[in-house]
Amino acid sequence: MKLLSELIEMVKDVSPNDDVFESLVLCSEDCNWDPVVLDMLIKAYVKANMIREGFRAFRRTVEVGFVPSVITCNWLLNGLVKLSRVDQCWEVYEEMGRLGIHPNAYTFNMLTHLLCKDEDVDKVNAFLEKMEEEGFDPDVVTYNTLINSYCRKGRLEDAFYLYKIMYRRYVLPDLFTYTALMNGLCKEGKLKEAHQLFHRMVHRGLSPDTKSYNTLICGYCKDGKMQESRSLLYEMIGNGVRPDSFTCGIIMEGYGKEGRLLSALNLVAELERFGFPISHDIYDYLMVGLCQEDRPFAAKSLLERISQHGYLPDIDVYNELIESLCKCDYAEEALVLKAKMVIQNIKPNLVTYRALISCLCKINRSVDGESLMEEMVKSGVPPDLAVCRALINGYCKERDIYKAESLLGFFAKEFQIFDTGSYNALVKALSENADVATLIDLQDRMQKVGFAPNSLTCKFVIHGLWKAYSTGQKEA
DNA sequence: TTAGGGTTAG
Repeated sequence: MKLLSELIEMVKDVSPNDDVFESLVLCSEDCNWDPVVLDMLIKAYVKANMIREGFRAFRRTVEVGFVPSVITCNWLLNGLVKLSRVDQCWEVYEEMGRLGIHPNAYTFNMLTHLLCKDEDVDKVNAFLEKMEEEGFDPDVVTYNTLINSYCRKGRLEDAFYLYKIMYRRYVLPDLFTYTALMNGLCKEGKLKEAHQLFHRMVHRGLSPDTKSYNTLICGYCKDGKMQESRSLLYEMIGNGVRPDSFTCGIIMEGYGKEGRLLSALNLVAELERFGFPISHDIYDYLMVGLCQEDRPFAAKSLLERISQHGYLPDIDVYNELIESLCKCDYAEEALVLKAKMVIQNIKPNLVTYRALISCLCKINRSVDGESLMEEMVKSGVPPDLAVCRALINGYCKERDIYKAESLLGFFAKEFQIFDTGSYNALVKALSENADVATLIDLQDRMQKVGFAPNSLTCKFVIHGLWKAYSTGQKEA
C-alpha cells in the first residue's frame, strides 16, 4: 500500500519527459524486482486520474510480456468507462481474453454500464447473453445498471419487467434499484407511484439514505409540490438521515421557481438552527435572488447574519447587491458596500462602477459620479458607453453644460467613445436656451474631436435655431 | 477507489 501511494506521488510530480515505465523496467536489471510494480504503476496512473497514461502503461506492460491482474484491468476499465473511451475499453477487454485474464463480475458490470451509455439496447442484450454463456449470472449491480438505464430513457415498462425478473431469480433489489425506479417514475410525473414504491422499499426492510430521499424530494420540487418536499425533509431529519447540499439546493430552487424566496429563507434559517451547515452556493443563491427581487435590504440583513458564519460574498454577489441598491436609488448604502468590498481586497470592476455612477448621476450627484469615474480610470478600469452616457445626461440634467461638453470630449479623446446619444443630449440641453452662435460653435468643436452629427442632432440644432429665431434673437 | 442510484434547460 505504501508503494502504491509513493508511485501515485511520483507519477503526479514527474515531468512529462521522464519515462517512469522505462525507469521501472531498467531497475529490473540491477535489483531483486517484482513485475507487480508495473501492475501498481497502472493503478497509480488511474488513481492520479491520468487515465491516458494508465492505458499506455497497460499496453507497454503487455508488450514486455507481463500479465496484469484482473483487478488492475478493472481499475483501468473503470477509468476508461468514466471517460467514455469506448474503443479503449473494448481493447482492454480483448487483451484480457488474449492473455487469459478471466473477467469477473466487476468487469462485466462495467462493460454493461458502458453499453448502457450507448443507445443500442440490442448490443447490451447480446453482451448479456454472451456473459451468461461464459457462466456469469447477472447480479444486483447488473440489474441496477440496466434498470437505471431504462429509467433514464423513459422505458419504465422494461425497467419494471427487470425488477420482477430479479425476484424470480432470487436477486434482491437494494437501495440502488428502488432509487433508480423512483427516479424513473418521478421523471414521468408519477409522484404518487414513486412515493408508494418508497414505502414498499421501507416496508421490505431497507432504510432510505440521503440519495433515495433526495430523489423523491427532487421529484416533488420539480412538480411544484413544495409542501410535500418540506415534509419529506423533516421526515428524513427525523429518521437521522442528514440532508446534504443537494437536498438544500433542490428545495431552494423549487421555492425560487415558485417565486417563494421568503419560504426558502425561512427554511435555511430553520436548517441552521438544526445545526446543518448551509453551503456557500445556497447563500449566494439567496443573496442574488433577493437582489433581483428588488429587496436589497433583505439581502443586506441576510448578509450581516451569515457573515457571522464566515460567509464572504464574491464580486458577483457584491455587484448584485450594489446594483439592486442603486436601482432603488440608495446610493449612500451602495457606496458603503463598495468600501467594504475594498477592505476585503475585492477590487470593484466595471459593473460596480457603472451601477454607482449611473445611480449618482440619476439623483443629481453627477460631481460624485465623476470622481468615481476618475477613481475607476486610475485603478485601470476603462469606462464604457453606459458610464459616459450616465455622466453626460446627469450633467445636462443639472444644467452644467460646460462639464457635459468637456467630459464628452474627454471620453472621445481618451477612450475613443463616440456616443451620439450623449452628443445629442448635450445639443438638446444647449438648444433649450442658447443662442445660435453657441450652437454652431459647439458643432464645430465637436466635429474637431471627431463627432459626426446624425439626423437627430440636426433635429435638435434646427429646433434650437427655430427657438432662438422665434424669441427674437439675432441670427448668426 | 476493481462495478450500479439523486439537479440543469434551450
